[in-house]
Amino acid sequence: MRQESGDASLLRRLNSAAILRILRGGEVVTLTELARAARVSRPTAEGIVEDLLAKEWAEECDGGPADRQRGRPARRFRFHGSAGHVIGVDVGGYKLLAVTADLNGEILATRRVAVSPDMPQADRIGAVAALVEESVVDRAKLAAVVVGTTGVVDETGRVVKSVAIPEWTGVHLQAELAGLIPVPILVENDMRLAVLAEHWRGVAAGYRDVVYLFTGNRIGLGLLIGGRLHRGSHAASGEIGDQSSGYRLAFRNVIDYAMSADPGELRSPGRAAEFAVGRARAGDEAAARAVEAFATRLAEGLVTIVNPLDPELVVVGGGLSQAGALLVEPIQRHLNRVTLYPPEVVASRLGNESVALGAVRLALDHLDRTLFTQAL
Amino acid sequence: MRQESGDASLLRRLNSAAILRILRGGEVVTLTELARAARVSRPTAEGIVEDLLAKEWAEECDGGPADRQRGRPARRFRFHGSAGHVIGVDVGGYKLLAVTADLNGEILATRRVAVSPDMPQADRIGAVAALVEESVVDRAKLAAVVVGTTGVVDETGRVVKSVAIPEWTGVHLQAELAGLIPVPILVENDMRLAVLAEHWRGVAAGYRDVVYLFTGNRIGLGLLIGGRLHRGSHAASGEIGDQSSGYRLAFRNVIDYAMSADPGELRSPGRAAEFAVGRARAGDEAAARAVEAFATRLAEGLVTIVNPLDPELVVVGGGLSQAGALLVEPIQRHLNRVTLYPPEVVASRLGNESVALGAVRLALDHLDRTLFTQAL
DNA sequence: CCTACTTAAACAAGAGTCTTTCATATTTAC
DNA sequence: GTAAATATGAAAGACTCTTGTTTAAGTAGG
Repeated sequence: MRQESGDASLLRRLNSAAILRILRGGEVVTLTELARAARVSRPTAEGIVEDLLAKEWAEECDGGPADRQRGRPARRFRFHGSAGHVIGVDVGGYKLLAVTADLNGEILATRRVAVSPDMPQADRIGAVAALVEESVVDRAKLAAVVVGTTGVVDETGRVVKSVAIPEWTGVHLQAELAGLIPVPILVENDMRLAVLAEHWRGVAAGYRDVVYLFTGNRIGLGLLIGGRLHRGSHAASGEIGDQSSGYRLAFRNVIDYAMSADPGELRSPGRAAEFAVGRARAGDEAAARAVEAFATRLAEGLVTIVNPLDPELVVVGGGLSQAGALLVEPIQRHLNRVTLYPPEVVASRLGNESVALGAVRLALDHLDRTLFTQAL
Repeated sequence: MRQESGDASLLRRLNSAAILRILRGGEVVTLTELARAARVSRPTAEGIVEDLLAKEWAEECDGGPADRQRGRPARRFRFHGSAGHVIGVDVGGYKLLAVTADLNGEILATRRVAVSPDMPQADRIGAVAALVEESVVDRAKLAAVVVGTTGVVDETGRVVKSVAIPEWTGVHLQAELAGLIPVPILVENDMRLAVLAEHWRGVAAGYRDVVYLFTGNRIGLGLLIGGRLHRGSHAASGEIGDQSSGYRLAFRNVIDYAMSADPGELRSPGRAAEFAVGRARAGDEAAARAVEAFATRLAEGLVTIVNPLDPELVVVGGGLSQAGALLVEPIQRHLNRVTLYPPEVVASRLGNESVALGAVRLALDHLDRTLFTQAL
């Protein structure tokens, strides 16, 4: 339970947090603007900024000759984004992806490594650790690392269960990495990071209730409810791939199509779907029917969650989101037909970086909650 | 966006709110206990209690001879529950139910009126208004009225759509009642009030993620997510009765049984289910099978929401919840078999007062948010 | 080049709240 | 009756905020 009372210093913490939040927006601001935005007096804003400068969380910068007005020039400040950086990692079956960003969320680097789903556990951990090591810009300034992975991840950072990467089940990823790098490390389910990314820089920006449907080799859900990430009581929220037969059956159509159109090749469900999408794009009628049937099956599964939750938006992400309208339109049509209040359906535009990007966002959120709130 | 900064007076408001929240717990407390619990100094607690006494939100009371210890006796205080009262109303198809409670949540009176689903709109409004009028204890002390009704209720208090009471669609219940009674009036969907009641005084007390399944003549869901009531973007959360064929089909088994066992009578789905439950209790094998099939169908529908949401608890409420284990056990079995992390399944014990009770709780919550926070 | 104007910064004074500390009051236990 | 325990009440001191005044640093125009 949060402490709701406090002494005089609480006031300073509150006001500091308000100022900091404005700076975290990324703009260059003057003291007067800051004071007005935070609804405090100028001397107060000044004192707080002084503190932040001393802590090196803010920096003074000249506004450039562009915004010279009459009168004495204002001192200008901004969040000291380069004071630190974070690393967001996406651990997938076939690839590892690390995105390094500064505290303003500016991407500094992106690294990708190909791996195999049946890689031994120790090797995969080693590969993740090596990728993180490579991505470090400055050891002293690394502030947090967030790793997104498939499967159920408990609050201690253990992968309790992973269907997509069987070898991965049981690994205590947080502990493994914490031994190597002395910064806060968080492990989170990849679906949830993806929906976070969409809410940050994707198609879900500004929405509060969002259902994120991942479609690739597997099917998964990520839920944003009331503007907050939903984790569930066992952090198992969104685990629908295994049992829920509707989603599994969805692939049947595209697999059948791929088998009949190109019997020579054996494809995973995701590859079969990609194949069918490609052919449909090229004008193949049978492929188009198979993709439409696939999309409709997905939509039928979505109805059971859309009706109870009543979200504003459904985001289709994952490898198959590049199918775009081919996938989105049949889903939208079905929801329009069947649900009382159909949400908008859109395809993700973040591509395959969404999980790593969401990991960066979670790292920044974590810093906001801990460092920037408790240490004021 | 909430204001996160403030001047010195904010501190007092914060601390007052902390003290008030403790008093709202209902206990009789001394100043020292209050100061310790709210983590403020004794003089601060004293000053705040003085304010609250002046506003008549708190009252001094002697502790009785029971708790005489050594030392100078402490002054004792409690929330002034009788300073006001609220009314919670359940508008159903067949009955209206009003519960009057004081600000401590103590029930003062309960009133019930039988109505008919095809009652004209105006008559029903009149009946609700009359029931509220009757339930008023002291006009000057009535603090809020909350009405729970079936159907989709928008944020202005209009019944946008009601399936169970067709005549009810489109009525602006909030406006109709606001003209009659000069206190805050809120209208809310009945499922959501029911889950609120379970969380307050029912089987869901202490849980944060709860799925409430209403079973009676209709099927509905109420969701508590992260300790908060989920409304959805169109306030349509939980509207699954119409289209979601799984739930509709659930009644098929009990209706078939009722038709075959007692062909003379035509029963609504809910009555058929009640009939089957009664016979199953009496030892009828066919009835038991029908009820079990009914429960399993419900569970199959629940799976599609339990898997994505990962709740801790499923509460079965509504008229059929009196079936108890007959309904709960097959549902629990099915969820255990099919879901990764099966939630606990329990039957409501609040009976048919849960909606009105939840309405009382919402009224009290509303007062906490408005009066007791903004007017400090 | 100098003056007037505009805007920001720096400083000082005053008010509100909280905490700590000390003296006083009231009751029980022995 | 005295000592111990607990509560009350008042005073002093610290922290933060706000308002108001003065000083500083530029631009605009003659």
